[in-house]
Amino acid sequence: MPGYPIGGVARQSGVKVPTIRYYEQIGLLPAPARSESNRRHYAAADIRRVSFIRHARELGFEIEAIRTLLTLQDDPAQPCATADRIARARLAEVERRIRSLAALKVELKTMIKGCSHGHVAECRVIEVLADHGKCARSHH
Amino acid sequence: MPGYPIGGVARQSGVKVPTIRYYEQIGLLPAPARSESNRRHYAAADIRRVSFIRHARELGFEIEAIRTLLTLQDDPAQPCATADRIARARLAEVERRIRSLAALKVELKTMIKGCSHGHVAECRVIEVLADHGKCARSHH
DNA sequence: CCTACATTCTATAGCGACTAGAGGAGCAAG
DNA sequence: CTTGCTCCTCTAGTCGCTATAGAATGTAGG
Repeated sequence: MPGYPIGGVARQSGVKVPTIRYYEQIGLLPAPARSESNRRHYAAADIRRVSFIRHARELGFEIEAIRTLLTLQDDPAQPCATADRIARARLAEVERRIRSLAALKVELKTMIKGCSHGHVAECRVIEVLADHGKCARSHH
Repeated sequence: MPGYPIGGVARQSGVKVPTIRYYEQIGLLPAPARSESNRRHYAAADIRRVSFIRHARELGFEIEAIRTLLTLQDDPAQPCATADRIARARLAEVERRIRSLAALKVELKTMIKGCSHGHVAECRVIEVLADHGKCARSHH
C-alpha cells in the first residue's frame, strides 16, 4: 500500500480532511494518485506541502500569497525577492493590526472601568460605543 | 423633507450604503420611513445607531454581540451587567489576539532577517514555512 | 423644459476560506 | 456477517459584507 490516505495526511499535518480536499479543488495541492476504489493516496512530499500551507495560514498569509510562495518553493533556483516582499507585506499588516488592537484594548478597559454596574442609561459601555467623541483615544 | 437619505447616513456614519441596507435586512437597524417614491428616510437617532454599530464592529464585536448591546440600549431600564460581560469577553479576546500577533511578528521578522536576497533555495522565508521545527517560537 | 448625471431602489450572486450534511461505498476487526 | 470507521462526491451553509444588473427617481446645468 503505497502512500498515505487522506486521513493520515490530516493527522500528520493538522489540517482537516475536507480542507485538504478543498486545497486540491482550488489547485493549491496537486491531485494525488488514486487507489482501485478511487481513494486518494498521498506521498510524503504532499504531507510537507500541506504542512507548509497550514503553517503559512497560521501566520495569516492569504491563499493567493501561499500559492505564490509554493510556486517559488517548486523552483528553488528563482531569486527570493518575491518571497521577501510577501513576508514584508505580511509583517506590515501584522504591525498595523497590533497597533489597532492595542488602541482597542485601552478603550475596552476604559469602558469596563466606567461601567457603574447600574443601569444602561449610565453605562459607558453603551455610551462610548454610541458616541465616538467619548473615546479614550479619538484617532481610530 | 424630513430626515436623511441613505447616502447621507452613509457619509455621516462612515458605513457604506449597501452595508446599511444589509444591517436593516438582518434586523440590526429598524426599517425607516419611506418617501412617496419609496426611498428610505432616516432620523438622527438612526445615524447614531449606525455609528454605534460601526464603532462596535471596529472594536471587533460580532454582529450577534452588537445585537445584544443594541437591545440593551433600546431598553435602558435593564442592568448593564450583560453589556459589561460582553465587553469583558471582548477584552479577553483582544488580549489573546495581541499576544498571538506579537509572537507572529517575531517569527516574520526572523524570517525576513534570514533572507539572504539570493535564491529561494537558501531563503529562510520559504524554509521556515516548510519546516515548523525551524520556527523562532514553536508553540503555535 | 430638457438633458445628463447622481442617487436610490430591488434582487441576486459573489467573495474568502472553509465547514457541515446527505447519501453511498469500501475496509478491517470481532 | 455485522458493526463502525473511513472514504467518496456533491451541494449548501457560514459570516459580513461587496458587487452587479436593471429600473426609477432626484438634482443641477444649459
